Amino acid sequence: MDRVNIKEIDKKWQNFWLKKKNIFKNTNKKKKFYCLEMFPYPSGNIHMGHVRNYTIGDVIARYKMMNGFNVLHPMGWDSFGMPAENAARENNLNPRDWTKKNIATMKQQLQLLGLSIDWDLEISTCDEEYYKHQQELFIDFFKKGLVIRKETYVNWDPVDKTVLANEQVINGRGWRSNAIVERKKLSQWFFNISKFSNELLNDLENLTEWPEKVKLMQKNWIGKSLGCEIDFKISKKKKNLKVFTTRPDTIFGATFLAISTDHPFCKDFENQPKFLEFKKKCSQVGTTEEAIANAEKIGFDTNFKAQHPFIKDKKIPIYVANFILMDYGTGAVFGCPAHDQRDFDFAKKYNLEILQVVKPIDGSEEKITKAYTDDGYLINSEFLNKLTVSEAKDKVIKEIQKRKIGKKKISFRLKDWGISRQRYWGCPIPMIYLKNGKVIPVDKSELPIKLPKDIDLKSKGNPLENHPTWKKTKCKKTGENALRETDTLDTFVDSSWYFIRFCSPKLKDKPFDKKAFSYWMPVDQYIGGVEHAILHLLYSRFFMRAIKLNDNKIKIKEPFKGLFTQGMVCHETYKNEKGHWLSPEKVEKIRDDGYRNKTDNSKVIIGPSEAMSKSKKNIIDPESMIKIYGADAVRWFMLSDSPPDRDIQWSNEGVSASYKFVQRIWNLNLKILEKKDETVSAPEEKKFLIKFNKYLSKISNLIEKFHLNVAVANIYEITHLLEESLLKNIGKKCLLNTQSKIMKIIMPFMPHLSCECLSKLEGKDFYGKIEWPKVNKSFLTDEEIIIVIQINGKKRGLISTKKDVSEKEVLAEAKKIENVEKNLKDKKILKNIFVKNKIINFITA
RNA sequence: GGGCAAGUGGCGGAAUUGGUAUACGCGCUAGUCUUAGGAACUAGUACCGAAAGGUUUAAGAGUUCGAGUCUCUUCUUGCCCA
Repeated sequence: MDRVNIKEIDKKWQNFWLKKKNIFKNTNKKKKFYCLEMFPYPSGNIHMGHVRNYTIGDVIARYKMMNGFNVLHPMGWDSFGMPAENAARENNLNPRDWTKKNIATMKQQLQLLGLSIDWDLEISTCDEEYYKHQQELFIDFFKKGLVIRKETYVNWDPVDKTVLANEQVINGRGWRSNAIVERKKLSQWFFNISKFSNELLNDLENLTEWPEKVKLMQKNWIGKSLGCEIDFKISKKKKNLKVFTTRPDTIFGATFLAISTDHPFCKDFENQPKFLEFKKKCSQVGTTEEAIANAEKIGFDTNFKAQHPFIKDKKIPIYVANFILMDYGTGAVFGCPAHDQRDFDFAKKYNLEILQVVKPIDGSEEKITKAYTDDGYLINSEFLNKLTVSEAKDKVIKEIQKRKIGKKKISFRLKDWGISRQRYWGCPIPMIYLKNGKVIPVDKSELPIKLPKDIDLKSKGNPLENHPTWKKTKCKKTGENALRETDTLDTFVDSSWYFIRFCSPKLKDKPFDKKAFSYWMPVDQYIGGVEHAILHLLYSRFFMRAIKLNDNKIKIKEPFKGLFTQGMVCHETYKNEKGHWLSPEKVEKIRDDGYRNKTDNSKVIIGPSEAMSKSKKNIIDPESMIKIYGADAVRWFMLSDSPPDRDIQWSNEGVSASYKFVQRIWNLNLKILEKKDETVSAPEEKKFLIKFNKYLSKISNLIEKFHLNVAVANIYEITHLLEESLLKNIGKKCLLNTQSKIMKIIMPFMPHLSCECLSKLEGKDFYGKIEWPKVNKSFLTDEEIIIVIQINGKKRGLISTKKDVSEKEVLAEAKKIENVEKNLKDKKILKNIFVKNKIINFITA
């Protein structure tokens, strides 16, 4: 058996593609296809997740190129962010140097995969050439009122003197400092994403090429809810208290009011030590909805009473409660303990009245032991009695509006996007603070506002704030002294428009070229992990709308026409007997004897297969796999077995099977070249071509539908077909021709092997564009088909016949089959079901 | 707690519109070749059964000539939200 030198062909074709990139470019101006995979964070090395993501993308990109599309397939680096700053601090480097080094390593690693990426378009978000335009967009958005400054609560780490993201708060403590995190009010910059709440929600239905799952997640995230505001009269107070509720139908069950600690109403208690103590206790709970929901419900009795709007003489107490958020609704709710679990917990604790007003559709008025939140009929509710929940909602809102004590209101869960970060390694926010307190954007001619290079990362707090001179500047217009904003932008901003920059990545004076934009956008196929289903994708959708608002000539609203979310790469987990994680390279499989530790032969405990992660040490390094098996085998394995949208399990057996297949194709190619031309049987050749064309059409279809694992299975079958036909009377010309087509079919999957085999078939190195083979329709119709014979729905035999044979003929033929005859004996045939070219089913008594 | 998705051999998984369930790959078994095999090739491999034959798509029901696929109930797992 001959073997192809994978190292040689990988190198040969990768060099060729880097030099002759024009083979990836198509002059067809009409049929464009923008194929984009989520760009990586340059953390140091590529991991298997990248390999999977970019392999899937490469299959699509190459397939589209071969089908005559003008394909844009770029790559870049999401290169701002915390890890660089942390690594730099630990190793006494500049984040820029650390990032540059990582990019170089990872670029070289990506190139080992033989991707059809146009590296001329490479961008990096930490380059001044990139963030300069981002600053321009920021100023544009500011001028359009899409950037706002407001005070908000944040997770504040009092030791590191920085704001933490929710995921950086672990059990109420800072992930690095371990200090108890405080809720602190800070003035921050926001993108006014909530302006588009309705639009972002409604336009989801136009995204027909997005997974339903992702659309649903976005829908829930935006969280539109219909409710109403109700004014409550307060005893001894002139001003009413406005509450928001999504359950106005339960108004007769209201037994208290609850307000947020930040509600203006609380100003009156700010001088009471008891209240201040209570407020402090509340501030120690995190800012996530989950943290607030799980925290123990606590309250502060204001001793004020509110008048129930529908029940005369009913006065209900007003509490300040820790589970009410100021930025949702009006920061005040009425508590209906019988039908809301939080209210129920609260009422139990403070011994408040629990009054049932909804009864289950089938149930009775049993004593309530937890909140009942399902549908039912209203009771104890005067004019709402006997109505269903939704009927009661409508009626009570109408009544409230009629009595002018409130109004219908739509509320969204989506909040404005806080973009200020007290970090160094991010895009500086191009704003300045004047002496008179005004905050204005810098003049566009001063862009980019560059990050200083001489930075002290060792001291606490924001490095830009601590820098001796950087923040001191002058207003360009007036010349007066001013201070720069020292916060930088959230890195999600960087990735919210990079796909636009790719359309004209070298353009100097503007973020993007409108012509290039309108030609390439939207991205036809976007591919990445489902973990970005909400934030990144929602932010990008916001950016497109903001850009459209800024320039009314732009017509596109949605950045990503097609979205595909691939699954994770998993591997078995290993532990030693002490419970410490072991990496796969330390573990050896022993025949019939389980697994052993290679170094000391100790026992290894096998855990479940989980997503590869550093903490569990179940990581397989792509570069070393490529070294052993070659790029094609690694790519092929990534695409085999599991559907791309599901998790895949990495296994040595799997990748070595792929390697064997690479060699098998290589040998098949040689065998065909060596085959001597013998007698040709025309019918056999025709049969062979019919089968081939069927596979070809099937595989094309499967790639279009992202069923790449099934496409792989069919490629296995198609090579079996060719191997078998070597033994049949099929002409060499036909075999060579078919093999050449098969090599084109595998090109998107295993481009190195494909090109090498094609070069052998052609007798010279293969230069130039390669087209996807066309289905020869004259070979697509089968002459022979198989009809299934059933008796009472059970398979009893098969007939092979010509297409479109009549029922009568099939019937006669079927009865001749021994097994059918035997089973029909002594039985009366009541009727038979006949489906042309498919089935005949005898129904007997 | 709510929403969504999914349950098919020892494993990953196939199955256009309801029409041959278990394609393809792994693993396993036997054999051939070889100094050797973690190479290659050949044959077999859902389950029960010696065979004839029967039974199988989480469990149960329903619709249908016919259900992995459609409907309902239950169970389990995963994801998102709380």
